[in-house]
Amino acid sequence: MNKSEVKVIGILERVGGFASAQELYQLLQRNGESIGLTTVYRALQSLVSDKIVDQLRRDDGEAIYRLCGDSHHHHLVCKLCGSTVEIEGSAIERWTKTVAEQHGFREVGHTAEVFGICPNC
Amino acid sequence: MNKSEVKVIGILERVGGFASAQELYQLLQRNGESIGLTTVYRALQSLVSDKIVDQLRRDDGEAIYRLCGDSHHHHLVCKLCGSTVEIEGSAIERWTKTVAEQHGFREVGHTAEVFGICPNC
DNA sequence: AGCAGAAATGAAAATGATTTTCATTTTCAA
DNA sequence: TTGAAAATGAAAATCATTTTCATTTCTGCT
Ligand SMILES: [Zn+2]
Ligand SMILES: [Zn+2]
Ligand SMILES: [Zn+2]
Ligand SMILES: [Zn+2]
Repeated sequence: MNKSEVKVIGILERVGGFASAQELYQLLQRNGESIGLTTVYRALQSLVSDKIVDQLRRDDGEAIYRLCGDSHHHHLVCKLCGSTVEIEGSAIERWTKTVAEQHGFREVGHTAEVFGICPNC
Repeated sequence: MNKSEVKVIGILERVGGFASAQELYQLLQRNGESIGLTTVYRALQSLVSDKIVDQLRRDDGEAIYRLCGDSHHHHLVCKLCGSTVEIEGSAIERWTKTVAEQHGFREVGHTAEVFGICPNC
């Protein structure tokens, strides 16, 4: 966890939701932080692979990031405004386990995202 | 529905699943079809807005397309050798629907991938 | 402190998917 | 037939992201 990663976590905390790398870079600039765009990308990559940050995609394909809580969860994301609800998934947890065992797979993980249009949109 | 859109639908039928615009373009070329990359993109846009084709995103952000009505399924992928099993997911289908409705979301879709280590590895 | 190697940094260039431009060709109804 | 509208595609532009690479900063050791 280096200096840049701390800066990126800090700005993600202030954002409180999803933001793209480009947006985070601009926010950092406005805050007077000295950090390059390349470094923002590298910090985000590192934080994602450490599971400190969630990465998903806007409809236009741009990657967006946000701080992830430590407990395992999934997301319910609005296709229009991007608002997100963290959801528990005991049903899906059981399903992945079952289906993997049926096929003899071990060390099983999974990804799952639910998306739709939220009540506000 | 113009000539190009028919060609794109044709190649999507032969693919039988998801493919990117670039991949579809190359397949059309190999089939001797005369069609430009720009036109492939335009045909896909049009088909997506007519709800004839589904568009989603690969993890790297590249858009992928498939004919609507290809049967819905998920994948169980080996982390080591990449071998893939197509799986049915009635449990996860129900779960996504329930969880989305609880939060007032409509027009709900989802993605789900299960990964692990296959029996051969 | 002084030094060497490792890690981090960021500007600039490269990459690659997708979109835009624009001149040309095709379609089609009057 | 004719002229406007739609379709086409090559080339250029766009834009997020990655790569390169020279420079700077950090870290552990004497
Ligand atoms: Zn919304
Ligand atoms: Zn889960
Ligand atoms: Zn395997
Ligand atoms: Zn499903």
